Amino acid sequence: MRRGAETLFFGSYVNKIDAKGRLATPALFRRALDLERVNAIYCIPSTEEPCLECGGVDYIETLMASIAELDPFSKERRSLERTIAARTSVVALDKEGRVVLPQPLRDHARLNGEAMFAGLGHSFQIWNPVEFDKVAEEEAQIAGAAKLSLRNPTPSLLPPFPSQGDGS
Amino acid sequence: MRRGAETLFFGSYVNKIDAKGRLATPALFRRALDLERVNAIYCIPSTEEPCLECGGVDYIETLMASIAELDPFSKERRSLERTIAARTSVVALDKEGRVVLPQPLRDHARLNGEAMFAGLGHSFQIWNPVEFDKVAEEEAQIAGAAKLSLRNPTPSLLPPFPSQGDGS
DNA sequence: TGACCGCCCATAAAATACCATGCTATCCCA
DNA sequence: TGGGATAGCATGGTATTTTATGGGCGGTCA
Repeated sequence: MRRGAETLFFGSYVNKIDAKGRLATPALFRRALDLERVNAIYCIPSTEEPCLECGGVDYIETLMASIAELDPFSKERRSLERTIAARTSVVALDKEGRVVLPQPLRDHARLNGEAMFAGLGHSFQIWNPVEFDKVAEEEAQIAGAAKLSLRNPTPSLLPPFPSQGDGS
Repeated sequence: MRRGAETLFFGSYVNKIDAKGRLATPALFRRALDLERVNAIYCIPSTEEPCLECGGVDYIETLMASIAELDPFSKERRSLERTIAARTSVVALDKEGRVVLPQPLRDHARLNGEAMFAGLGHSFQIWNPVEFDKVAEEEAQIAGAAKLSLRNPTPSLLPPFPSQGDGS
């Protein structure tokens, strides 16, 4: 099963969007994706920020699984299913590893000439580099403070990764 | 599991950066890294100092795991993920154990002709030797005071400490 | 018909694998 | 104990592969 840090998204990369709207996904991200299983990335427009929340099959499966933990007919579950499942785009990669983002997604992230991939571990985001810089500073402040409150991880959960606990 | 002192980073070493930007990682550090699993080191530009925080897979996994203990959608967690995961570079080693640091990292640590590896136990740092000397003195003072607050480790968490047959 | 999509191929630059050299410390055996 | 063989390491150069990016062409669908 794919679980170690070698399957995580790290680093950030800025790539160009060509005249046909194509955008190369960084090579390291492609390796982290399970493209054998599904040759696509899953993109969800962020509700808080002008960016896209993205990941591979694992990512969307984990997300849907955590929603499925809620009571079947609860209001929360229904809204989550609608806002997430309905707004998610499945974007296929071509042979060179490029994606063509649908227009609504490009609009949401305010993309024009180029796009930035920002690794978040189990997922990644796509930003307009300019917009990203705007939030980066404030971001660093919050992180700087939060860092001080980090604790050592629960030993029994280490390694591999704690978050996804399926296995069935 | 890899947990003993033979997997820790000790000592400091100064190596040259050649014309192609290649930099040999000290042989002792290479042994401490789990290169079988991932043939790379993970480098994060320090937020406080002109140096790079580095380690192997274990290091980054532990770091990500402690972030994952925070509430999934808290501002703190999101900020940490972005400032850490997105700023982390995965730097592969060549067959001779050398790395090529990406330009942004070299800029951050103000590296030019040579680089210094400083062991920190479970991780290590990369410095411009000149910059390191600047902070070394001040550092020694803080450490002197901090030493007084050290306690004995919890016995159950104590790694098996093999006597390093360093007899010479 | 015209925008769009999936597919193919081309290319320059950058990243990486491969091979070579001198130096040093270590080992081994006389 | 000494000295030659040896192995490991930092370092240097060259060849090969990836990768990002560009464009062409036929089919499809409104």
